[in-house]
Amino acid sequence: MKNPIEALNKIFDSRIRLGVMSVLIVNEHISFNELKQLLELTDGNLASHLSTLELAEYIRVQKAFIGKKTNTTYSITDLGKQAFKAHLDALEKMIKGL
Amino acid sequence: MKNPIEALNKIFDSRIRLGVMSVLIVNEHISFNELKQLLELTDGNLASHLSTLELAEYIRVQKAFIGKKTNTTYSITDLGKQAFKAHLDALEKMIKGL
DNA sequence: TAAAAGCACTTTGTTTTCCAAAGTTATTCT
DNA sequence: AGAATAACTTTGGAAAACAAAGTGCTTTTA
Repeated sequence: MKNPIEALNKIFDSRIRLGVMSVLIVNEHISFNELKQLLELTDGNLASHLSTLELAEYIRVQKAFIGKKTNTTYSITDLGKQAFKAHLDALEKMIKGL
Repeated sequence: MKNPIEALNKIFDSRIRLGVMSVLIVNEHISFNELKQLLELTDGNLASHLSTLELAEYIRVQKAFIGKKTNTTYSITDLGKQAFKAHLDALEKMIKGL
């Protein structure tokens, strides 16, 4: 038997980062505030998890202007999609026993 | 939309505890050493995760004797099975977007 | 127009979690 | 008797999570 947990992605150990990714798989774009309200997080906490995902290049930030007001949205990258899928595959394999 | 992460079980945030549970879903009994080798963990690390699972009553310990030598095995409880399934359901719902 | 509020952060500091290494007790192998 | 193995517990340090407060900019409200 092979170690079943080594294929899991450490970045997705966190429920919050997992939540962000699954929101972004379904929604092309989402704003900081929407995420914050949806996941019921404080600003700092969300921001730090987002920056972890950004650093891994799993998500991307868009800073657009609506008039003069900035509107920040996040979206998933191809790498992010790939990594997330791989993680889910690994999870499934682990659960099904190999 | 509802917060997708609140239904996730915090105990299963840990890859190691997740791994233990998925091993125990498939195998009726498993020994400390088998788990240690399979998951490639140090004694202390494994023991502490096991005690977290035991405290939650998700797993049970059996201390049997083979001759005079103790043989410790772990197995999943009904509560553990239930909690694990609920967690997997919550995961699936989250990923599929509600 | 001055004050209050919202957005998207960053900084600070505390608490929690994780984990390796060493120590422990009991048994078994050499 | 001495070394090794099993199954832990204890210790201590590093990393992660988190809340709260602070920041700079903009917009809304009084």
